[in-house]
Amino acid sequence: MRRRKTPVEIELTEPHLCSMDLRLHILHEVPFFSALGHDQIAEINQQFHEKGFQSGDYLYFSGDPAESLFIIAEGRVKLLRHATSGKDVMLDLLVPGEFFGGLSTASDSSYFETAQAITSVCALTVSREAFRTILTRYPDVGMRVLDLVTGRLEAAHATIHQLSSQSAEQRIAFTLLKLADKLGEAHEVGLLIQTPLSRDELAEMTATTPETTSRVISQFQRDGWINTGREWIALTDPAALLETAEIPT
Amino acid sequence: MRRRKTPVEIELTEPHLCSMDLRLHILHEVPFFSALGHDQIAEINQQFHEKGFQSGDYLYFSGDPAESLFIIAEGRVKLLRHATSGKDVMLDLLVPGEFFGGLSTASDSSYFETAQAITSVCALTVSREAFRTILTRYPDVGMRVLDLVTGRLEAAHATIHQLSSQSAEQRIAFTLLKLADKLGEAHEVGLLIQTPLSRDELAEMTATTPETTSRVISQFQRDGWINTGREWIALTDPAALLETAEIPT
DNA sequence: CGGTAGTTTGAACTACGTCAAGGGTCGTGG
DNA sequence: CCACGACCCTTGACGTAGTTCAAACTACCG
Repeated sequence: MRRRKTPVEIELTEPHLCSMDLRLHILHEVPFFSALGHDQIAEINQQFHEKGFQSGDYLYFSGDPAESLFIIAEGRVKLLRHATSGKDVMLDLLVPGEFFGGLSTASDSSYFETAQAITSVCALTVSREAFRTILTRYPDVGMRVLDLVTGRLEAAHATIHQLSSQSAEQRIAFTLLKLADKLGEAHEVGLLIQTPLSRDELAEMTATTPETTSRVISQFQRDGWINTGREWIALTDPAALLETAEIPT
Repeated sequence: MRRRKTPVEIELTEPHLCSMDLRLHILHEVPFFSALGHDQIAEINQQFHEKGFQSGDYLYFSGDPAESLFIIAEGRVKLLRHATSGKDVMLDLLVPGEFFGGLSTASDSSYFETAQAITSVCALTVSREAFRTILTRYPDVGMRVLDLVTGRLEAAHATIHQLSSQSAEQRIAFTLLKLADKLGEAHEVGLLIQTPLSRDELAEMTATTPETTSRVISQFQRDGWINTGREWIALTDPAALLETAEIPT
Protein backbone atom coordinates (compact mmCIF):
# COMPACT_ATOMS: atom_id res chain seq x y z
CA MET A 1 0.00 0.00 0.00
CA ARG A 2 2.83 2.35 0.80
CA ARG A 3 4.14 4.17 -2.24
CA ARG A 4 7.83 4.37 -2.95
CA LYS A 5 7.86 7.49 -5.08
CA THR A 6 6.17 10.65 -3.92
CA PRO A 7 2.62 10.97 -5.23
CA VAL A 8 3.02 14.73 -5.09
CA GLU A 9 3.07 16.20 -8.56
CA ILE A 10 5.63 18.92 -8.50
CA GLU A 11 6.39 21.28 -11.32
CA LEU A 12 9.64 21.36 -13.24
CA THR A 13 12.63 22.47 -11.28
CA GLU A 14 13.59 25.25 -13.67
CA PRO A 15 12.57 28.81 -12.94
CA HIS A 16 9.13 29.13 -14.28
CA LEU A 17 7.45 31.81 -16.37
CA CYS A 18 3.81 31.72 -17.26
CA SER A 19 1.75 32.33 -20.34
CA MET A 20 -0.31 35.46 -20.82
CA ASP A 21 -3.40 33.29 -20.63
CA LEU A 22 -2.37 32.05 -17.21
CA ARG A 23 -1.59 35.58 -16.02
CA LEU A 24 -5.05 36.83 -16.89
CA HIS A 25 -6.65 33.70 -15.51
CA ILE A 26 -4.81 34.08 -12.20
CA LEU A 27 -5.67 37.76 -11.87
CA HIS A 28 -9.31 36.80 -12.29
CA GLU A 29 -8.91 34.19 -9.58
CA VAL A 30 -7.40 36.57 -7.06
CA PRO A 31 -10.18 37.14 -4.54
CA PHE A 32 -9.88 40.90 -4.52
CA PHE A 33 -9.94 41.28 -8.30
CA SER A 34 -12.67 38.76 -9.01
CA ALA A 35 -15.37 41.43 -9.10
CA LEU A 36 -13.65 43.39 -11.87
CA GLY A 37 -14.40 43.03 -15.59
CA HIS A 38 -12.10 41.66 -18.26
CA ASP A 39 -11.07 45.09 -19.47
CA GLN A 40 -10.15 46.27 -16.02
CA ILE A 41 -8.17 43.11 -15.35
CA ALA A 42 -6.36 43.50 -18.65
CA GLU A 43 -5.47 47.05 -17.71
CA ILE A 44 -4.31 46.03 -14.25
CA ASN A 45 -2.29 43.26 -15.83
CA GLN A 46 -0.13 45.94 -17.46
CA GLN A 47 1.05 47.00 -14.02
CA PHE A 48 2.35 43.56 -13.13
CA HIS A 49 5.77 42.15 -13.82
CA GLU A 50 6.62 38.51 -13.94
CA LYS A 51 9.35 36.68 -12.07
CA GLY A 52 10.36 33.03 -12.16
CA PHE A 53 12.01 31.12 -9.35
CA GLN A 54 13.12 27.58 -8.78
CA SER A 55 12.63 25.43 -5.73
CA GLY A 56 14.67 26.73 -2.82
CA ASP A 57 15.12 30.23 -4.24
CA TYR A 58 14.40 33.17 -1.99
CA LEU A 59 11.93 35.70 -3.39
CA TYR A 60 13.07 38.22 -0.79
CA PHE A 61 14.55 38.34 2.68
CA SER A 62 13.09 39.82 5.80
CA GLY A 63 14.57 43.27 6.25
CA ASP A 64 14.86 44.02 2.53
CA PRO A 65 13.07 47.25 1.54
CA ALA A 66 9.50 46.27 0.73
CA GLU A 67 9.11 47.36 -2.88
CA SER A 68 6.60 44.94 -4.30
CA LEU A 69 3.45 43.04 -3.66
CA PHE A 70 3.56 39.46 -4.94
CA ILE A 71 0.84 37.23 -6.29
CA ILE A 72 1.58 33.57 -6.98
CA ALA A 73 0.58 32.37 -10.44
CA GLU A 74 2.10 28.93 -10.14
CA GLY A 75 3.91 26.93 -7.46
CA ARG A 76 4.19 27.06 -3.67
CA VAL A 77 5.85 29.69 -1.50
CA LYS A 78 6.50 29.71 2.23
CA LEU A 79 6.81 32.75 4.47
CA LEU A 80 9.21 32.38 7.35
CA ARG A 81 11.15 34.19 10.03
CA HIS A 82 14.64 33.25 11.11
CA ALA A 83 15.41 32.74 14.76
CA THR A 84 18.76 33.68 16.25
CA SER A 85 19.23 29.99 17.05
CA GLY A 86 19.12 29.22 13.32
CA LYS A 87 15.76 27.54 13.67
CA ASP A 88 13.21 28.91 11.23
CA VAL A 89 9.53 29.50 11.89
CA MET A 90 7.11 29.05 9.02
CA LEU A 91 4.22 31.51 9.17
CA ASP A 92 2.34 30.66 6.03
CA LEU A 93 2.33 28.43 2.98
CA LEU A 94 0.91 30.12 -0.08
CA VAL A 95 -0.66 28.77 -3.26
CA PRO A 96 -1.59 30.30 -6.63
CA GLY A 97 -3.95 33.25 -6.30
CA GLU A 98 -2.60 34.33 -2.92
CA PHE A 99 -0.71 37.55 -2.28
CA PHE A 100 2.10 38.50 0.08
CA GLY A 101 4.97 40.94 0.46
CA GLY A 102 4.87 44.70 0.71
CA LEU A 103 1.35 45.61 1.66
CA SER A 104 2.03 48.47 4.01
CA THR A 105 1.51 52.01 2.72
CA ALA A 106 4.40 53.33 4.79
CA SER A 107 7.02 54.26 2.25
CA ASP A 108 10.04 53.30 4.29
CA SER A 109 8.90 49.86 5.39
CA SER A 110 10.71 46.57 4.96
CA TYR A 111 9.57 43.01 4.46
CA PHE A 112 8.88 41.43 7.82
CA GLU A 113 9.27 37.89 6.58
CA THR A 114 11.41 35.92 4.19
CA ALA A 115 9.70 34.31 1.19
CA GLN A 116 11.10 31.09 -0.22
CA ALA A 117 9.95 28.95 -3.15
CA ILE A 118 9.04 25.38 -2.22
CA THR A 119 8.55 24.34 -5.84
CA SER A 120 9.33 26.17 -9.06
CA VAL A 121 7.29 29.34 -9.02
CA CYS A 122 5.91 31.96 -11.35
CA ALA A 123 5.09 35.13 -9.42
CA LEU A 124 3.46 38.38 -10.50
CA THR A 125 4.64 41.56 -8.81
CA VAL A 126 3.38 45.13 -8.60
CA SER A 127 5.18 48.09 -7.13
CA ARG A 128 3.66 49.35 -3.93
CA GLU A 129 2.75 52.66 -5.56
CA ALA A 130 0.96 50.99 -8.46
CA PHE A 131 -0.97 48.78 -6.07
CA ARG A 132 -1.94 51.77 -3.99
CA THR A 133 -3.22 53.46 -7.13
CA ILE A 134 -5.34 50.43 -7.94
CA LEU A 135 -6.79 50.49 -4.43
CA THR A 136 -7.83 54.14 -4.67
CA ARG A 137 -9.24 53.65 -8.16
CA TYR A 138 -11.33 50.63 -7.14
CA PRO A 139 -12.53 51.06 -3.53
CA ASP A 140 -14.21 47.67 -3.63
CA VAL A 141 -10.87 46.04 -4.18
CA GLY A 142 -9.53 47.80 -1.11
CA MET A 143 -12.43 46.49 0.92
CA ARG A 144 -11.73 42.96 -0.23
CA VAL A 145 -8.06 43.28 0.61
CA LEU A 146 -9.01 44.51 4.07
CA ASP A 147 -11.22 41.47 4.53
CA LEU A 148 -8.46 39.11 3.46
CA VAL A 149 -5.91 40.68 5.77
CA THR A 150 -8.43 40.57 8.61
CA GLY A 151 -8.89 36.90 7.86
CA ARG A 152 -5.17 36.32 8.11
CA LEU A 153 -5.07 38.17 11.40
CA GLU A 154 -7.76 35.86 12.66
CA ALA A 155 -5.76 32.85 11.50
CA ALA A 156 -2.64 34.18 13.21
CA HIS A 157 -4.61 34.60 16.44
CA ALA A 158 -5.83 31.03 16.13
CA THR A 159 -2.21 29.91 15.81
CA ILE A 160 -1.22 31.88 18.90
CA HIS A 161 -4.08 30.30 20.76
CA GLN A 162 -2.89 26.88 19.73
CA LEU A 163 0.73 27.42 20.58
CA SER A 164 -0.36 28.69 23.97
CA SER A 165 -2.66 25.90 24.95
CA GLN A 166 -2.27 22.74 22.89
CA SER A 167 0.17 19.84 22.83
CA ALA A 168 2.56 19.14 19.98
CA GLU A 169 0.38 16.24 18.87
CA GLN A 170 -2.70 18.47 18.72
CA ARG A 171 -0.91 21.19 16.82
CA ILE A 172 0.42 18.74 14.26
CA ALA A 173 -2.99 17.14 13.78
CA PHE A 174 -4.57 20.53 13.29
CA THR A 175 -1.87 21.71 10.91
CA LEU A 176 -2.34 18.61 8.77
CA LEU A 177 -6.06 19.32 8.55
CA LYS A 178 -5.41 22.94 7.67
CA LEU A 179 -3.00 21.91 4.92
CA ALA A 180 -5.39 19.29 3.57
CA ASP A 181 -8.09 21.92 3.48
CA LYS A 182 -5.93 24.16 1.35
CA LEU A 183 -3.95 21.65 -0.70
CA GLY A 184 -5.88 18.43 -0.35
CA GLU A 185 -6.48 16.30 -3.43
CA ALA A 186 -8.31 12.99 -3.59
CA HIS A 187 -5.81 10.28 -4.40
CA GLU A 188 -5.54 6.53 -4.08
CA VAL A 189 -3.25 6.93 -1.05
CA GLY A 190 -5.79 9.19 0.67
CA LEU A 191 -6.45 12.93 0.81
CA LEU A 192 -3.06 14.00 -0.44
CA ILE A 193 -1.44 17.26 0.61
CA GLN A 194 -0.25 18.57 -2.74
CA THR A 195 3.13 20.00 -1.86
CA PRO A 196 6.51 18.57 -0.97
CA LEU A 197 6.56 18.73 2.83
CA SER A 198 9.44 17.49 4.95
CA ARG A 199 9.35 16.67 8.66
CA ASP A 200 11.57 19.68 9.17
CA GLU A 201 9.07 21.98 7.50
CA LEU A 202 6.17 20.52 9.43
CA ALA A 203 8.19 21.10 12.59
CA GLU A 204 8.76 24.73 11.57
CA MET A 205 5.01 25.16 11.18
CA THR A 206 4.11 23.63 14.52
CA ALA A 207 6.87 24.94 16.78
CA THR A 208 8.45 21.57 17.49
CA THR A 209 11.54 19.67 16.44
CA PRO A 210 11.85 17.33 13.46
CA GLU A 211 12.26 14.43 15.89
CA THR A 212 9.05 15.12 17.75
CA THR A 213 7.22 15.61 14.46
CA SER A 214 8.54 12.30 13.21
CA ARG A 215 7.38 10.49 16.33
CA VAL A 216 3.90 11.97 16.12
CA ILE A 217 3.61 11.31 12.39
CA SER A 218 4.74 7.71 12.92
CA GLN A 219 2.09 7.28 15.58
CA PHE A 220 -0.61 8.71 13.29
CA GLN A 221 0.54 6.28 10.63
CA ARG A 222 0.40 3.35 13.07
CA ASP A 223 -3.10 4.46 14.06
CA GLY A 224 -4.06 4.32 10.38
CA TRP A 225 -5.00 7.97 10.24
CA ILE A 226 -2.48 8.97 7.58
CA ASN A 227 -0.32 7.56 4.86
CA THR A 228 3.10 9.05 4.46
CA GLY A 229 6.52 8.85 2.85
CA ARG A 230 9.51 10.98 2.11
CA GLU A 231 8.22 14.56 1.80
CA TRP A 232 4.57 13.68 1.41
CA ILE A 233 1.55 13.04 3.61
CA ALA A 234 -1.99 11.93 2.81
CA LEU A 235 -4.87 11.81 5.28
CA THR A 236 -6.91 8.64 5.49
CA ASP A 237 -8.96 9.45 8.59
CA PRO A 238 -9.47 13.21 8.91
CA ALA A 239 -12.21 12.71 11.49
CA ALA A 240 -9.80 11.03 13.89
CA LEU A 241 -7.29 13.83 13.43
CA LEU A 242 -9.98 16.40 14.07
CA GLU A 243 -10.91 14.69 17.30
CA THR A 244 -7.28 14.73 18.38
CA ALA A 245 -6.98 18.41 17.48
CA GLU A 246 -10.03 19.19 19.62
CA ILE A 247 -11.47 21.81 17.27
CA PRO A 248 -10.13 25.13 18.51
CA THR A 249 -12.73 27.76 17.70
CA MET B 1 11.35 51.45 48.39
CA ARG B 2 8.57 49.00 47.69
CA ARG B 3 5.16 50.60 47.60
CA ARG B 4 2.30 49.17 49.57
CA LYS B 5 -0.54 50.57 47.52
CA THR B 6 -0.63 50.18 43.78
CA PRO B 7 0.78 53.19 41.98
CA VAL B 8 -1.49 52.44 39.03
CA GLU B 9 -4.12 55.12 38.73
CA ILE B 10 -7.27 53.32 37.77
CA GLU B 11 -10.53 54.95 36.92
CA LEU B 12 -13.66 54.72 38.99
CA THR B 13 -15.20 51.30 39.15
CA GLU B 14 -18.62 52.40 37.94
CA PRO B 15 -19.61 51.96 34.34
CA HIS B 16 -18.25 54.97 32.61
CA LEU B 17 -19.76 57.33 30.09
CA CYS B 18 -17.83 60.11 28.49
CA SER B 19 -18.46 63.74 27.69
CA MET B 20 -19.16 64.96 24.17
CA ASP B 21 -15.83 66.76 24.29
CA LEU B 22 -14.04 63.51 25.01
CA ARG B 23 -15.91 61.72 22.23
CA LEU B 24 -14.83 64.25 19.63
CA HIS B 25 -11.33 64.37 21.01
CA ILE B 26 -11.00 60.58 20.83
CA LEU B 27 -12.34 60.38 17.30
CA HIS B 28 -9.69 62.88 16.29
CA GLU B 29 -7.06 60.73 17.98
CA VAL B 30 -8.06 57.55 16.19
CA PRO B 31 -5.26 57.00 13.65
CA PHE B 32 -7.58 56.42 10.73
CA PHE B 33 -9.74 59.49 11.32
CA SER B 34 -6.92 61.89 12.13
CA ALA B 35 -6.74 63.17 8.56
CA LEU B 36 -10.38 64.26 8.55
CA GLY B 37 -11.62 67.75 9.35
CA HIS B 38 -13.71 68.81 12.34
CA ASP B 39 -16.94 68.85 10.37
CA GLN B 40 -16.42 65.38 9.02
CA ILE B 41 -15.55 64.07 12.47
CA ALA B 42 -18.63 65.71 13.89
CA GLU B 43 -20.73 64.03 11.24
CA ILE B 44 -19.12 60.65 11.80
CA ASN B 45 -19.66 61.12 15.51
CA GLN B 46 -23.41 60.92 14.83
CA GLN B 47 -23.00 57.34 13.73
CA PHE B 48 -21.42 56.27 17.01
CA HIS B 49 -23.18 55.05 20.09
CA GLU B 50 -21.76 55.08 23.55
CA LYS B 51 -21.50 52.21 25.98
CA GLY B 52 -20.15 52.12 29.53
CA PHE B 53 -18.67 49.09 31.26
CA GLN B 54 -17.10 48.39 34.57
CA SER B 55 -13.99 46.41 35.35
CA GLY B 56 -14.52 42.73 34.62
CA ASP B 57 -17.52 43.26 32.33
CA TYR B 58 -17.55 41.50 29.01
CA LEU B 59 -18.09 43.77 26.00
CA TYR B 60 -18.90 40.71 23.89
CA PHE B 61 -18.11 37.02 23.71
CA SER B 62 -16.38 35.12 20.97
CA GLY B 63 -19.04 33.54 18.78
CA ASP B 64 -21.57 36.33 19.23
CA PRO B 65 -22.75 37.80 15.91
CA ALA B 66 -20.33 40.59 15.06
CA GLU B 67 -22.56 43.63 14.88
CA SER B 68 -20.33 46.49 15.90
CA LEU B 69 -16.91 47.94 15.67
CA PHE B 70 -15.63 49.32 18.98
CA ILE B 71 -13.32 52.22 19.73
CA ILE B 72 -12.10 52.77 23.27
CA ALA B 73 -12.58 56.30 24.61
CA GLU B 74 -11.48 55.57 28.14
CA GLY B 75 -10.12 52.58 30.03
CA ARG B 76 -8.39 49.31 29.15
CA VAL B 77 -9.82 46.31 27.32
CA LYS B 78 -8.31 42.90 26.73
CA LEU B 79 -9.06 40.56 23.85
CA LEU B 80 -8.92 36.88 24.68
CA ARG B 81 -9.77 33.39 23.55
CA HIS B 82 -10.94 30.65 25.86
CA ALA B 83 -9.26 27.28 25.77
CA THR B 84 -11.18 24.09 26.41
CA SER B 85 -8.99 23.56 29.47
CA GLY B 86 -10.40 26.76 30.94
CA LYS B 87 -7.10 28.55 30.52
CA ASP B 88 -7.51 31.83 28.64
CA VAL B 89 -5.13 33.30 26.09
CA MET B 90 -4.81 37.07 25.92
CA LEU B 91 -4.25 38.29 22.36
CA ASP B 92 -4.19 42.01 22.86
CA LEU B 93 -4.51 44.75 25.44
CA LEU B 94 -6.14 47.88 24.07
CA VAL B 95 -6.03 51.51 25.13
CA PRO B 96 -8.05 54.64 24.24
CA GLY B 97 -7.99 55.39 20.51
CA GLU B 98 -7.72 51.74 19.50
CA PHE B 99 -10.42 49.79 17.67
CA PHE B 100 -11.54 46.17 17.77
CA GLY B 101 -14.55 43.97 17.18
CA GLY B 102 -16.46 43.39 13.97
CA LEU B 103 -14.24 44.50 11.15
CA SER B 104 -15.08 41.87 8.59
CA THR B 105 -17.39 42.81 5.74
CA ALA B 106 -18.90 39.34 5.62
CA SER B 107 -22.43 39.82 6.84
CA ASP B 108 -22.78 36.56 8.71
CA SER B 109 -19.54 36.72 10.66
CA SER B 110 -19.08 36.41 14.40
CA TYR B 111 -16.60 37.86 16.86
CA PHE B 112 -13.52 35.67 16.98
CA GLU B 113 -12.43 36.87 20.38
CA THR B 114 -13.94 37.82 23.68
CA ALA B 115 -13.49 41.42 24.85
CA GLN B 116 -13.32 42.14 28.57
CA ALA B 117 -12.91 45.42 30.44
CA ILE B 118 -9.82 45.55 32.69
CA THR B 119 -10.82 48.92 34.16
CA SER B 120 -14.00 50.92 33.86
CA VAL B 121 -14.46 51.69 30.19
CA CYS B 122 -16.26 54.08 27.89
CA ALA B 123 -16.51 52.62 24.42
CA LEU B 124 -17.85 54.06 21.18
CA THR B 125 -19.52 51.66 18.78
CA VAL B 126 -20.62 51.79 15.13
CA SER B 127 -22.66 49.24 13.28
CA ARG B 128 -20.71 47.34 10.67
CA GLU B 129 -22.85 48.82 7.91
CA ALA B 130 -22.27 52.38 9.05
CA PHE B 131 -18.56 51.77 9.27
CA ARG B 132 -18.54 50.27 5.81
CA THR B 133 -20.28 53.38 4.53
CA ILE B 134 -17.65 55.58 6.11
CA LEU B 135 -14.93 53.52 4.46
CA THR B 136 -16.42 53.88 0.99
CA ARG B 137 -17.06 57.58 1.51
CA TYR B 138 -13.50 58.27 2.65
CA PRO B 139 -11.09 55.95 0.82
CA ASP B 140 -8.13 57.35 2.72
CA VAL B 141 -9.67 56.11 5.93
CA GLY B 142 -9.90 52.65 4.43
CA MET B 143 -6.25 52.76 3.51
CA ARG B 144 -5.33 53.71 7.04
CA VAL B 145 -7.42 50.93 8.47
CA LEU B 146 -5.71 48.48 6.12
CA ASP B 147 -2.33 49.68 7.34
CA LEU B 148 -3.34 49.29 10.97
CA VAL B 149 -4.65 45.76 10.44
CA THR B 150 -1.50 44.88 8.53
CA GLY B 151 0.49 46.17 11.48
CA ARG B 152 -1.46 43.94 13.83
CA LEU B 153 -0.86 40.98 11.55
CA GLU B 154 2.83 41.70 11.73
CA ALA B 155 2.64 41.88 15.51
CA ALA B 156 0.78 38.57 15.63
CA HIS B 157 3.47 36.98 13.48
CA ALA B 158 6.11 38.33 15.84
CA THR B 159 4.25 36.68 18.72
CA ILE B 160 4.09 33.36 16.87
CA HIS B 161 7.79 33.62 16.22
CA GLN B 162 8.43 34.19 19.90
CA LEU B 163 6.21 31.40 21.12
CA SER B 164 7.97 29.09 18.69
CA SER B 165 11.54 29.90 19.56
CA GLN B 166 11.99 31.70 22.87
CA SER B 167 12.00 30.70 26.52
CA ALA B 168 9.37 31.75 29.02
CA GLU B 169 11.83 34.20 30.56
CA GLN B 170 12.50 35.83 27.19
CA ARG B 171 8.83 36.07 26.33
CA ILE B 172 8.00 37.68 29.66
CA ALA B 173 10.85 40.17 29.35
CA PHE B 174 9.72 41.09 25.87
CA THR B 175 6.10 41.40 26.87
CA LEU B 176 7.00 43.75 29.71
CA LEU B 177 8.90 45.94 27.28
CA LYS B 178 6.00 45.92 24.84
CA LEU B 179 3.58 46.90 27.60
CA ALA B 180 5.89 49.63 28.87
CA ASP B 181 6.12 50.96 25.32
CA LYS B 182 2.37 51.23 25.12
CA LEU B 183 1.43 52.05 28.70
CA GLY B 184 4.66 53.23 30.28
CA GLU B 185 4.61 56.30 32.49
CA ALA B 186 7.57 57.82 34.31
CA HIS B 187 7.06 57.36 38.03
CA GLU B 188 9.15 57.35 41.16
CA VAL B 189 9.02 53.54 41.28
CA GLY B 190 10.29 53.31 37.67
CA LEU B 191 8.70 53.17 34.23
CA LEU B 192 5.25 52.17 35.39
CA ILE B 193 2.93 50.05 33.28
CA GLN B 194 -0.31 51.98 33.63
CA THR B 195 -2.83 49.20 33.98
CA PRO B 196 -3.76 46.71 36.66
CA LEU B 197 -1.89 43.56 35.62
CA SER B 198 -1.96 40.34 37.60
CA ARG B 199 0.47 37.43 37.32
CA ASP B 200 -2.39 35.45 35.86
CA GLU B 201 -2.91 37.97 33.11
CA LEU B 202 0.78 38.19 32.34
CA ALA B 203 0.80 34.40 32.11
CA GLU B 204 -2.13 34.51 29.68
CA MET B 205 -0.16 36.90 27.50
CA THR B 206 3.02 34.84 27.46
CA ALA B 207 1.70 31.30 27.26
CA THR B 208 2.90 30.19 30.68
CA THR B 209 1.41 29.51 34.08
CA PRO B 210 0.98 32.04 36.88
CA GLU B 211 3.57 30.11 38.88
CA THR B 212 6.24 30.34 36.20
CA THR B 213 5.45 34.00 35.68
CA SER B 214 5.79 34.64 39.40
CA ARG B 215 9.17 32.92 39.52
CA VAL B 216 10.49 34.91 36.56
CA ILE B 217 9.11 38.19 37.87
CA SER B 218 10.65 37.52 41.28
CA GLN B 219 13.99 36.89 39.64
CA PHE B 220 13.76 40.12 37.64
CA GLN B 221 12.98 41.92 40.88
CA ARG B 222 15.97 40.33 42.63
CA ASP B 223 18.13 41.37 39.69
CA GLY B 224 16.91 44.94 40.22
CA TRP B 225 15.42 45.19 36.76
CA ILE B 226 11.85 45.82 37.86
CA ASN B 227 9.82 46.97 40.79
CA THR B 228 6.57 45.22 41.43
CA GLY B 229 3.64 44.62 43.73
CA ARG B 230 0.14 43.28 43.70
CA GLU B 231 -1.18 43.90 40.16
CA TRP B 232 1.47 46.37 39.11
CA ILE B 233 4.92 46.35 37.53
CA ALA B 234 7.40 49.14 36.84
CA LEU B 235 10.61 48.77 34.88
CA THR B 236 13.82 50.09 36.40
CA ASP B 237 16.30 48.61 33.91
CA PRO B 238 14.69 48.22 30.47
CA ALA B 239 18.10 47.74 28.84
CA ALA B 240 18.73 44.59 30.88
CA LEU B 241 15.30 43.24 29.97
CA LEU B 242 15.94 43.96 26.31
CA GLU B 243 19.16 42.02 26.45
CA THR B 244 17.35 39.09 28.02
CA ALA B 245 14.65 39.25 25.37
CA GLU B 246 17.33 39.14 22.65
CA ILE B 247 15.61 41.57 20.29
CA PRO B 248 13.54 39.42 17.95
CA THR B 249 13.46 41.20 14.59
C1' DC C 1 -9.16 42.54 62.42
C1' DG C 2 -10.78 38.87 59.57
C1' DG C 3 -11.58 37.33 54.82
C1' DT C 4 -10.69 37.26 50.05
C1' DA C 5 -7.77 37.37 46.30
C1' DG C 6 -3.31 37.82 44.56
C1' DT C 7 1.38 36.10 45.08
C1' DT C 8 5.35 33.26 46.37
C1' DT C 9 7.85 29.08 46.99
C1' DG C 10 8.84 24.15 47.19
C1' DA C 11 8.88 19.44 45.45
C1' DA C 12 7.47 15.99 42.23
C1' DC C 13 6.40 15.04 37.61
C1' DT C 14 6.27 15.10 32.41
C1' DA C 15 6.21 16.57 27.64
C1' DC C 16 9.38 17.74 24.80
C1' DG C 17 14.12 18.88 23.29
C1' DT C 18 18.72 17.21 22.56
C1' DC C 19 22.19 14.08 21.16
C1' DA C 20 23.34 10.17 18.70
C1' DA C 21 23.14 6.16 15.80
C1' DG C 22 21.03 3.61 12.15
C1' DG C 23 17.93 2.80 8.08
C1' DG C 24 15.32 4.03 3.93
C1' DT C 25 14.82 6.57 -0.43
C1' DC C 26 16.39 9.16 -4.17
C1' DG C 27 19.38 10.96 -7.73
C1' DT C 28 23.67 10.56 -10.10
C1' DG C 29 27.47 8.82 -12.40
C1' DG C 30 30.16 4.94 -13.51
C1' DC D 1 21.57 -1.13 -14.29
C1' DC D 2 23.89 -1.09 -10.25
C1' DA D 3 26.51 1.39 -6.59
C1' DC D 4 27.53 5.24 -4.16
C1' DG D 5 26.57 9.33 -1.61
C1' DA D 6 23.31 12.73 -0.07
C1' DC D 7 19.44 13.62 2.15
C1' DC D 8 15.46 12.54 4.76
C1' DC D 9 13.39 9.92 8.20
C1' DT D 10 13.13 6.91 12.42
C1' DT D 11 14.09 5.41 16.98
C1' DG D 12 16.34 5.24 21.47
C1' DA D 13 18.32 7.12 25.73
C1' DC D 14 18.81 10.95 28.39
C1' DG D 15 18.37 15.79 30.14
C1' DT D 16 15.57 19.72 31.44
C1' DA D 17 12.42 23.74 31.18
C1' DG D 18 8.25 24.33 32.57
C1' DT D 19 3.77 22.40 34.53
C1' DT D 20 1.23 20.75 38.32
C1' DC D 21 -0.10 20.28 42.98
C1' DA D 22 -0.03 22.09 47.32
C1' DA D 23 0.81 25.03 51.15
C1' DA D 24 2.07 29.32 53.17
C1' DC D 25 2.39 34.18 52.83
C1' DT D 26 0.91 39.17 51.98
C1' DA D 27 -1.70 43.10 50.43
C1' DC D 28 -5.93 45.14 50.36
C1' DC D 29 -10.97 45.80 51.71
C1' DG D 30 -14.82 45.86 54.36
